[in-house]
Amino acid sequence: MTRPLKIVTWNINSVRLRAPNVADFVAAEAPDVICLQETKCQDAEFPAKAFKDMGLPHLVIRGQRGGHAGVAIASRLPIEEAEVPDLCRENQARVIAARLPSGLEIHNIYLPAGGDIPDPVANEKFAHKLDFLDKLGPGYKTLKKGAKRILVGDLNVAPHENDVWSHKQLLRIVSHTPQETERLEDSRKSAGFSDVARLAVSDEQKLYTWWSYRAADWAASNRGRRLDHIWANKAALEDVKVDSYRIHPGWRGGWKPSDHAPVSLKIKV
DNA sequence: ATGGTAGTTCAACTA
Repeated sequence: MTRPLKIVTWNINSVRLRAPNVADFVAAEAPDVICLQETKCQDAEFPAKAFKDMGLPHLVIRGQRGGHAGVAIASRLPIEEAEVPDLCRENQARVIAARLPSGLEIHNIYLPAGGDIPDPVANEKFAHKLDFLDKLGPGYKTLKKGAKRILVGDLNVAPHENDVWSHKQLLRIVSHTPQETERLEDSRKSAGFSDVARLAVSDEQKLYTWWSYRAADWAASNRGRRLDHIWANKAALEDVKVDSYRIHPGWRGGWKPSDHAPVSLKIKV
């Protein structure tokens, strides 16, 4: 009986600036695979040596010019890049996937934030977000059936009432509008994924993975949202240790923190 | 109703 694989998703908001935060987290939590979003780093500038020194030398990365977006997967075990559906009409660096030696696929997504105005006519970024959400379910339905598949990332949508600090006050705020939450849940279900957080934790319990930088005291005000997700398809779910699901809010604090906390899950391999 | 912070790249954009 080998020990289960520990998988992490974390919007790191610049991997070059926060490589030390990642190294501290890896030393404390010993993940086997870490999926990062908002690396804000072109591939040639990715701090590969820092990840090698952390014991996560195997990389699948996709960055872009301009200091925005970017996704990366770093692994203790060898990984190969896996096929992903075409979800981003702007062709930004938002989707990447890796296949582990066991055949388990890990898909890592940074979904567009969508700007401030929740109107696809007035706000092109919101239109792009809705288009991405519409493509998500059909895209994953086209991938090869039978593979064990985990999908993680910053999906920039808080789907449940208790995924935000105030359902009522956030209904017209981008990330919690019905336009987004209905699309996210429709896409998730149609592609056969389960939302592992809500298998692990009752719907009645508040769950947050992100707290704004703009609060005077993020922990005291605790106006969070659950934007970061771990999904498992039916084939993978039998290997998922649901009770191992954790949000690590301590990493929202400390030295130059990301505005997102890391989220982890153990999976038998 | 507004403005509050952070990162990248270098005045403005994204979040």
